[in-house]
Amino acid sequence: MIQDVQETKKTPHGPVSVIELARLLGVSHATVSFVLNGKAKKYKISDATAERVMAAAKKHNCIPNHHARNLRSRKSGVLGVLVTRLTMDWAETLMQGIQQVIDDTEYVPFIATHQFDTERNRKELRSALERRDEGLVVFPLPDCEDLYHSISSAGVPLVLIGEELPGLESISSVVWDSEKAAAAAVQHLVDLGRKRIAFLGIDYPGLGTLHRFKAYCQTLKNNGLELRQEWISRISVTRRDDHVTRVVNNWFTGDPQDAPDAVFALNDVLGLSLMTELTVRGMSVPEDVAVIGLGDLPLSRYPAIGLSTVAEPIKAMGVEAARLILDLISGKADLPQRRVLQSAEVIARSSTIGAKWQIPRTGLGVL
Amino acid sequence: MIQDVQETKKTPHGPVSVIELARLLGVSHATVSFVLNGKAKKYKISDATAERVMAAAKKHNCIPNHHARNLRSRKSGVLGVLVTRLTMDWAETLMQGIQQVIDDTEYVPFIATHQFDTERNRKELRSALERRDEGLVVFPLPDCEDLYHSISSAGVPLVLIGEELPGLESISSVVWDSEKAAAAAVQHLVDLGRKRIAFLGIDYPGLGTLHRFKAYCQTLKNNGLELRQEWISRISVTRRDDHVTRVVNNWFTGDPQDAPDAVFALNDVLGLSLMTELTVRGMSVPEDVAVIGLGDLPLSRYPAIGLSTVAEPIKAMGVEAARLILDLISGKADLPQRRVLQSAEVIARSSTIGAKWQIPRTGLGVL
DNA sequence: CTGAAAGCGCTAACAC
DNA sequence: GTGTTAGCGCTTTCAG
Repeated sequence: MIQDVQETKKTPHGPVSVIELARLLGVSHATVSFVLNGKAKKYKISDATAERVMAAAKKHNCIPNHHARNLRSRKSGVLGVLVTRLTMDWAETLMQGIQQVIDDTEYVPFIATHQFDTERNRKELRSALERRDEGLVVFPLPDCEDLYHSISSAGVPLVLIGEELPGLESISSVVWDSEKAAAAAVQHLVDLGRKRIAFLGIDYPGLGTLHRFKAYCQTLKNNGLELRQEWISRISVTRRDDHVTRVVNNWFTGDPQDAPDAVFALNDVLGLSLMTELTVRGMSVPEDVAVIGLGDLPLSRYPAIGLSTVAEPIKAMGVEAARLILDLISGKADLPQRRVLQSAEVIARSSTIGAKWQIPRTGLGVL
Repeated sequence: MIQDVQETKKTPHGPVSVIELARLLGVSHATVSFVLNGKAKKYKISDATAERVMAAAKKHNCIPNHHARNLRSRKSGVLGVLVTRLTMDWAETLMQGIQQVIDDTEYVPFIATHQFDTERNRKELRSALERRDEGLVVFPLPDCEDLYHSISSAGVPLVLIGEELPGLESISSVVWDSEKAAAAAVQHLVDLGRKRIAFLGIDYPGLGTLHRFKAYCQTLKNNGLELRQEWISRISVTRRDDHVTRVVNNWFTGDPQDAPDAVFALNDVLGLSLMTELTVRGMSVPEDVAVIGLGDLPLSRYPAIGLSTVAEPIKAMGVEAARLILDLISGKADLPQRRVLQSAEVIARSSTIGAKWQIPRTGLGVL
């Protein structure tokens, strides 16, 4: 008797399969499958049976095996999202956009990071292929072009996000037109009267990266300003020992008249690092050096930081990428598509205009 | 002729299955399977054949179907990681720890977020169950206790990370002993001569949260300080419209002699928000109000911010959680296990000691 | 050393 | 309306 009770209590023991549930109910497992997949109507299952199945599924904690389902139906229902890192809230913002779109669907995102590491990238992409992800949203890495092409030509919808790489023009992408943003940012420094404007970048060969640099050169030229090679510096994204410290030492050791009075940073991460380094050296921003970045990370908005920048429409990029992937999967779109988002308004904060910055009254919204 | 060439170029077209590869090579698909799974030796496959298979697999881009493999072998090779959000680098740091451990294994992490939303949490947990994740590392949410129990009793290794919930004592967990940290943090404020110390928390019913509050009360008591109800405030984690602004208005509107001269924030996120709000109100930290948090987020280290805090060993927690999950899966450990990490040293920064803070010379290390 | 064959749990035609 | 059945692509046992 006591044992019986224990048996009963142990009911939720290991996910019950569709087959077991069918046996429990005395119906065919096809019937259960139909009901569970919302195809009761289609296969003319009686309402009574359908409800009985649903109730039993809940009661016995029936959880269909995703792999079996996928194997048979040839749909995994997963969208791979492969980004660089989960830092600085970039991925979170992107995912908000992606989630917003796929919440109405059956798709689930699989988030992974490559950390700017080619090997990791290849490994993660391979995993995605093994999983038969139905679509991939990736921040592209050099030296993996072959893989992207083979994925794409294998018929797996692929969308490059955040950056583009030369040679991948035949692959869909969702990017921010950061060239205009870069031009606006540099012009902002010029308008502030800065004459010795330096460039802080990375050694990543992306098109966006290139365009931002081009806009920097062009804007200096348009304003008749000097373009000095020693004021153009790039940090390695792969070498873990390369830091902004090195660049700052180069720029600001020696004659102050030869040092930059403003820096255009390729992105906010670099801008933030730079501001930190300058602070550590006892220099004042923007008095000694004005700094502007690109991206408008949540961090940049902090009253204590106030990094001037241009907002990257990250969430909108997520939305676009998700929509594009969904269209690509459903066949509503045919590749390649290139969706370019605009945003070039300078957000002037204390790193360029100093105390004139009006700290917004609205909180950070985090928590 | 021309068509032939095109056919040849199209070779990488859709992942080649094990069966196709076997046909291409004129061997049995079992042989291919053995070689691909590194069991060539075990089944005495000739080296020549093994190499032939490996070469062909690479050449024809053979990618075994993960779902078929899982269905048959009953192992998914995925570890679910379900955290609140990807913000503030918490998840990234945790993942670094987890990756460090599982990089040597065949396991892959599946990262998902619940955003403090019960429904989302249930949905993500269900997905994990459908996927037959071999282990789950989750930041627990209230109102889902039933689910955690059923997962655990279904035999799926489950590890709670970051927090614990009453009623889940029978489930393994990896946590930081934040009670000691909280006591040290509050004592730091007391040692600085602060007398009117407020508490800023959240309405989450976690054990860690509770213990931090208890430590706050106890430390005030030990030092003979007043514990005022109106200086104890909690923000809702679920209501999106509740902000630190509300709390700050309550505390600092009215007689300054009745306002706190220091705040112990339950975590750095709250501490950071608080500092922002105070800055916006034109108040000085630490002159008017000293602030200390808990966690030591990367942000807190910023020279421009300098939030005093105690470091949460996030990466170590990831390492422990991953090890525990692996042990649980392999049967090397039997549940429940509770691993508690210690870290209670106060990191005094400008938010409590002001200009006396020595900004560390080492950079932020991000990029 | 290699091939044949039996499933893993599910979906979706097709019978009844 | 419901049950039967044939795979999805792989692993693994068992004969050869």
